[in-house]
Amino acid sequence: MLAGCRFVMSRIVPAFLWQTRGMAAKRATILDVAERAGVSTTTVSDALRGRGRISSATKAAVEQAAADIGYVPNRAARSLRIAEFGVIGLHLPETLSRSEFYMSTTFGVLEQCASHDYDVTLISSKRAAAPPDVDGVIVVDPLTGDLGLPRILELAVPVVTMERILGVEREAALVTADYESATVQLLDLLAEGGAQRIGLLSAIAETDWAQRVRREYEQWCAANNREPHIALHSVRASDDTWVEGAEGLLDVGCDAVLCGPPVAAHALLVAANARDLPVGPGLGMACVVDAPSLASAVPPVTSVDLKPRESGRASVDLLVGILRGEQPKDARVPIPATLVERASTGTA
Amino acid sequence: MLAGCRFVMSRIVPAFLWQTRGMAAKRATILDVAERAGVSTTTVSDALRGRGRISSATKAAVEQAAADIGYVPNRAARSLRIAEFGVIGLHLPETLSRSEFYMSTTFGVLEQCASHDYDVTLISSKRAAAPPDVDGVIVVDPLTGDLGLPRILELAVPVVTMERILGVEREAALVTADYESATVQLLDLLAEGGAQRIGLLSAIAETDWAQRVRREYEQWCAANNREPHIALHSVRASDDTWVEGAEGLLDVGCDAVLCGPPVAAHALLVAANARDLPVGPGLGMACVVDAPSLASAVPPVTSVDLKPRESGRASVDLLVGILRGEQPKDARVPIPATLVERASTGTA
DNA sequence: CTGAAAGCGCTAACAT
DNA sequence: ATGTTAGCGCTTTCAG
Repeated sequence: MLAGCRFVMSRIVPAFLWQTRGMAAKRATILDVAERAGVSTTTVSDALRGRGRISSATKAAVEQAAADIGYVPNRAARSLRIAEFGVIGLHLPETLSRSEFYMSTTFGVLEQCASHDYDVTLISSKRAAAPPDVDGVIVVDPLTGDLGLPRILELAVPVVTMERILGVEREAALVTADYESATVQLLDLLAEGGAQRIGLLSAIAETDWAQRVRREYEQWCAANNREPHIALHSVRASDDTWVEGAEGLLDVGCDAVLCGPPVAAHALLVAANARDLPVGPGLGMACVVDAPSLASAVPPVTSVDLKPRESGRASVDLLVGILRGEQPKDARVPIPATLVERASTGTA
Repeated sequence: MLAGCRFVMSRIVPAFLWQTRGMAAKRATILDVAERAGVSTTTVSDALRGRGRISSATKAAVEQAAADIGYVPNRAARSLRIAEFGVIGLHLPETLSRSEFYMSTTFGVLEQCASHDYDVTLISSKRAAAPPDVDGVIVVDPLTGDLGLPRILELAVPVVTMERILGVEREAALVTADYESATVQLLDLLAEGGAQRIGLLSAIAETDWAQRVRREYEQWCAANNREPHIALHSVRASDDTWVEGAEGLLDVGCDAVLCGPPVAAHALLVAANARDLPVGPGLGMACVVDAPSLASAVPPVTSVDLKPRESGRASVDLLVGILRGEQPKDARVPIPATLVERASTGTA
């Protein structure tokens, strides 16, 4: 019998999916459950959260009652009471140049947050008013000049970043892919393939990873007695700009090019094609950041899998640990990278 | 003088960004502001939200006091009180095959939510426990078989989708790109370029857009007395599978192929290249969904800009309107598409 | 093993 | 134009 209970929400589907309003239009509360189960609200709360002072009989009764009336806990009330939000903020860089990477990261974050029972709220750089209420923040790829970042760091909650934030002295906990080893592996591979003059087509120093790739490239050149040839552009620059950069490297006689972001690799393919340079045999190339479009390019481009999804998951684990009060023994979690050898290096 | 006020949070940066806990570790409350400004809490609330019953003098004083102690409203308390969350849920499909598209959509949603002062929470399909508390939901691209979708539709909040949800009789409000016109425009263009036998390489009927593209293709073939040649794969299928599909179409003598998702276009490029078929002159091709990698492919692939970012913004506007109680006069908002002609159709 | 009561921070109704 | 009061739904002492 359902008569006598105030709410039977779960079975009621609105006539149109858009015809409901307000906070779930008067949902069942813990009091409704308590009345239906004939116990107190405290008991309901304890039973539902499994705080073991409840007999299994009442626990079952409460759970039944809750299910009957489709009770869903009001998280706002819970948050207010326990002074935690159950929400992790995620800041994504607003550039499409590595979007598969960021998508993968996002799904990694989402997956792991779900398993820790956290929600994920996106943090916009251009939020005029108040920032969202979050227990902690994950910053995926802090672009220098992103005016939203300082505000995030002032949120006074723990922050985990996946790239060091440039121009900020205080460090956040860090989960970071191994760009250094990726760079060296690719350069070695290009050299193995017989390349004499290897150029670098990558992003300007607007992110930490770009700086690290460049530094590693220069060190490798020095260690191997090669002359460095570098063309850098913003990840926000146009395709044409990148193609020009690629042409510049070909002009100075590079017989191989290491690309940073995928956009650089595609630009190099365009430039090479325009000159009828056969990529692979005639022109070696590789790209630090892998992307699906590189796998299906012609020819497929050798790159490195930086494990974005795994990085996302690891960031959440690190952050959740911090939120639980565990002082991380190491606030830097490295994510190993895996070489993905394809035809463009002429060695596969 | 700051002495005498309980909180000066905004100036305090933790020694390490990860050394704070709990709900912003005792933030300033509305009461703190009230005491500092020498007014009541109601006055503070009204002043800060601009509910015009406050003299400009007190308003200024309150704002000053709030700024002094770094007051940030507690949204959980506010939500609890006003029975609204100020949060819109966003459901993204878990496939990388159109990730630029989804990224753009996401940023569109985020931008417009920010301007309406809503937060955006990602809704995971695999959330074990309770779904997040949201005022409304935007579903970007409902893949059939996504087990999270039914639960979302049961949330009893307004839903806006960007694709019709297959297998659900009740309709959500809908913002949708014009795939029909996109399909026809591209087919006409390929025919203009001299193509006689135009194949379709697209996604199986796991989304509404794929169905619509296919239907439109078949109608076009019928209207133009062409024999249809169709190869369909899941967007979750491997690159190799897609390449095989492309090869099949070439095997039956297609001299042009209309591709659905970008992954199909890349597969066709691979297949064409393996046979030394010059795309553009020898083999016409176009892709319904644009992506950066198509613009920088060799040759660049003609496609249609479906305005994902604009769609994202429009979804938010529609949803926010519904949340405000405005019954939408039309629950279907079409987003016009724009042809982007490139070399692959041999007509540019 | 369970209940009663207080209160998290905020806003809406009702005073003044 | 401003203050007082009650209470949103939940968890947490503290009492049984």
